[in-house]
Amino acid sequence: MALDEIDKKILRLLQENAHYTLKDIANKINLSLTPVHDRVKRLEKEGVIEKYVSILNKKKLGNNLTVYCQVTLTKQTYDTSEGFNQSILNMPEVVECNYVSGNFDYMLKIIIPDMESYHHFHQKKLSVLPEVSLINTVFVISEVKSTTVLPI
Amino acid sequence: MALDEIDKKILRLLQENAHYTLKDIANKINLSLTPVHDRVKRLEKEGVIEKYVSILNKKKLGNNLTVYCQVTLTKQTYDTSEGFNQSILNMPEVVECNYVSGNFDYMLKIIIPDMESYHHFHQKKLSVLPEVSLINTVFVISEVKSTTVLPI
DNA sequence: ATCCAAAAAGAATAATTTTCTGTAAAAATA
DNA sequence: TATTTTTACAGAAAATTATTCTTTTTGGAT
Repeated sequence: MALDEIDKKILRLLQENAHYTLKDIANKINLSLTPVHDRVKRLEKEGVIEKYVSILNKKKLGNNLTVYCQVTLTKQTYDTSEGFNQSILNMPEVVECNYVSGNFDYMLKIIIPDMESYHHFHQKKLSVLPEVSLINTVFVISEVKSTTVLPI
Repeated sequence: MALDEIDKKILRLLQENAHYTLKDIANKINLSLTPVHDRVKRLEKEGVIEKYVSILNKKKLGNNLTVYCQVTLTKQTYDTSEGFNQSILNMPEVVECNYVSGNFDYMLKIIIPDMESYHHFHQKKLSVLPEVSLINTVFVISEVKSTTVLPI
C-alpha cells in the first residue's frame, strides 16, 4: 500500500503516457523488466492505477463549447440529491459533477458542440429535472490548463 | 479528417480503455487487424487521439480534497492574464484552469491532500500572485461524476 | 464490363508482455 | 550468531501483440 520512490517514478511516467512500454520505463528508471512489470501489476491490483484511457481532442470531435453549471436543488434532502445524481450519470455531455459547499449545491462541467446544443441541454435536459431549482451558467472563454496528471 | 462510424466505434472503445488490443477492437467491431491498426494510427496522426494516459486514484495518492477557486484578477489586460496563466501552468495541484465569463475571471480546479495544504496553497501560492485580486473558494463535498470520456 | 483506388484480409516479422527460474540482499526467527 | 523466510531484482523462454508486407475484395467512375 505504501508507495516508495520507484513506484512514484513509475506512476509519474504512466500518468504522462500510458503507452510507455515496460522496457521504456525500465530504461528510464534503471531497472530490469521484472520489477517494473511486478510493480505495475501491483499498482493496478491495489487500485492506485484505476484505468488506462485515451484522451481525445474535444474540438476535432466538434465539441467547441465548455461551460460550468452551478445548480441549486429544490430541496437539500438525500432523495432529491440521489435522483439528481442518477440523472446526471446518464448525461454524456456532463463530464464532471460535484456536490459542493456555498451558494449553490452542484458544480457541473459540460462539454458540448455549440451554444445551440447548450441551449437545448439547458432547457430540455437539465432545467426539466424535478430536483433542479436554479441554474447559473459560467461560460469558458479560453482553456488555460486541463490535465489528468495528479501531483505525486 | 471526417470520422465515419467505424472510426467512432474505435474511439468509443479507446476512450473507455486504452489497453484494448487491436485484436480486442477488431473482434468488437468485426474487422481484421489491418484496418483497425491503420485507422488508429490515422486518428493518432490527425490528433483526434491526443494521448494515452493512466488515471490514478486521487485518494490512494493522499489527495483527499478537491476545490474550485473562482479567481478575479486585478486588471483584465492581456499581460495580466498571461502572467497569471504562466504561474498556473507551473502549479501541479491546479488540474484545470479556464478563463470564464461572469462575476469572476478564472475557474480553477485544485486537487490537494487536505485543508491544511489548501490553506498553504491559497495563502502562499495563489493569493500572492501579483495578478490576483480576489479568490472565492468552493469546496467539493462529494464527487458524483468525473470522466475523460467525451460524447461521440 | 473494365479499370482504378480505397479498404480490408492474411501472413510473416518484430516488439512487447508474461511467465518461469534463479540469485542476492534484507528481514524475521530460532 | 546461525538459519530460515521473505522480498526485490535479473535473465531467459514462452506467449501475446503490434507492425509491416503482400494479396484480395469492394465500390465507384468510366
